[in-house]
Amino acid sequence: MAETSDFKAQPPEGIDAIGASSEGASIYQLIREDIIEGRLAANERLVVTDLARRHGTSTNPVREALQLLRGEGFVTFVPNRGARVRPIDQDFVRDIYEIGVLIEPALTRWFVNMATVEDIAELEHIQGLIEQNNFADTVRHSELDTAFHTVMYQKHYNRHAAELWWKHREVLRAVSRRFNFTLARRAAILSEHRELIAYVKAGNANEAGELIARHVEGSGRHILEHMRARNAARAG
Amino acid sequence: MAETSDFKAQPPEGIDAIGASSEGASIYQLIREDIIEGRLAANERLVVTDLARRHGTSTNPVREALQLLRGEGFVTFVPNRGARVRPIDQDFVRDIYEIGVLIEPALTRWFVNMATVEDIAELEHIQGLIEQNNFADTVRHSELDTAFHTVMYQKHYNRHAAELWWKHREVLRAVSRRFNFTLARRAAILSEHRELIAYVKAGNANEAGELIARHVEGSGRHILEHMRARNAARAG
DNA sequence: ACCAAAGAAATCGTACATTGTTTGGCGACA
DNA sequence: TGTCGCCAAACAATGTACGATTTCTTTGGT
Repeated sequence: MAETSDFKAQPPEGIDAIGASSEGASIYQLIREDIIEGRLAANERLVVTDLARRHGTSTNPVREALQLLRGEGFVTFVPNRGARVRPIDQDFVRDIYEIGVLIEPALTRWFVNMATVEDIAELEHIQGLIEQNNFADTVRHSELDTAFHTVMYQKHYNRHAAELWWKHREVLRAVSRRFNFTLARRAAILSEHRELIAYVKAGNANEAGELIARHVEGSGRHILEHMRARNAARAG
Repeated sequence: MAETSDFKAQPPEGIDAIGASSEGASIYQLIREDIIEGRLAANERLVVTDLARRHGTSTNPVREALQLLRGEGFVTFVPNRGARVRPIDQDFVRDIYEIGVLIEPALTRWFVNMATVEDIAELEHIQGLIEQNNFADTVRHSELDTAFHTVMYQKHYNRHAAELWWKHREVLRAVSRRFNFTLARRAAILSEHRELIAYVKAGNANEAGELIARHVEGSGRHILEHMRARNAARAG
């Protein structure tokens, strides 16, 4: 149904990615990006008046955006002392990919049992684009990879789990954007995707689930290793 | 360390249950309670000026509280049309207990491997209070049961998972407050807790994990059945 | 009975007041 | 002279009030 070319990563349906205000690019999204992308340092103070000035608006939209971010866990508050950036550090990344290791296999098993021929065709199509791109454009790879998994999860009945996965995915995607894939990781991703498609075709839900667990685990470890390496480089 | 008597359910450390404002009982908490406890109907409009008047404050604190609740998933927003109560229906409950079934076993396995004699003593102590209470005071049972599981999860290194569990727990606790435990469920809870303690003592992490999966599953199904029964009674 | 336009109502952004926190300087004392 | 403590001024968070814009309702006309 979707055009073959545009695989802009999109959240599973029913999840509002809309910001608080009616503006095109809401303050919420801007601040959120700044946090996830690392442009705002860990534990940095988020002064309302500053942010308002910087984004050319008044304080109220900023205040509401910060509360929204707080609810999502990206910002911490201390009464009468304002907001700070919750650090997206190794612990943070480890926490969320470990949750992914627990949740994604369940989503995958359900998908395998419910997959239609169209679903499988779409998986193979995306996988074709991934292999065609072959990590030349890393951003594009990231989009395609996200789309691949979205196909599997977007129709799941547990909207909460799907939403959770998506939010975590967004963070991991932003963090890993700063790194390159190692050759080993590239090979693993491609082979695991192919293997997964085979399991889906065979209707082998359990094997697919276990494979996804390894897949997510490997992805998480890969990101963590990059973070460690960069931190070591910074310290040394 | 804690007094033996007061087992007010408290969140695992590091989780801020504080509202937006400095007030004792913040608007945030009040609205949140109203939603979880069912005093605000599903999909009901949340008009800012009304809420402000009702709680004797101005609109800004309410607006921020609503954004916070939105971030936590209790409220939905449509631009220029304001907020609505996200329905805490059967789907909602099923979604979050299913996530619990996936996450809690992992937390439990870790606990079993890390438990100290003090931890076990505390578990047994709480279990003693639970059996002593024997569901006479259902609210007290709920508090104790939550405390029981909090002992296991509060020290886990994955703060995200612990926080997620706590948030889900709060919702389930509020929902189940409206129902009574069936006799079958009471027996299951007591025996499963005892069995769990035995596994912890034996250091049998895998068995403990599988048991917790069944425990959470049973608890979720129990709540769902009550909800179905009540809805049927309403409809009929 | 349907449509349009006026009116009401609510959201969203702006400006301001109040209250609490932080900071820098000044003086007392060792 | 250096250090500690206090006080005041700057600063920022929180609460209040209001105007602008959008959406919903209702009424009047065809």
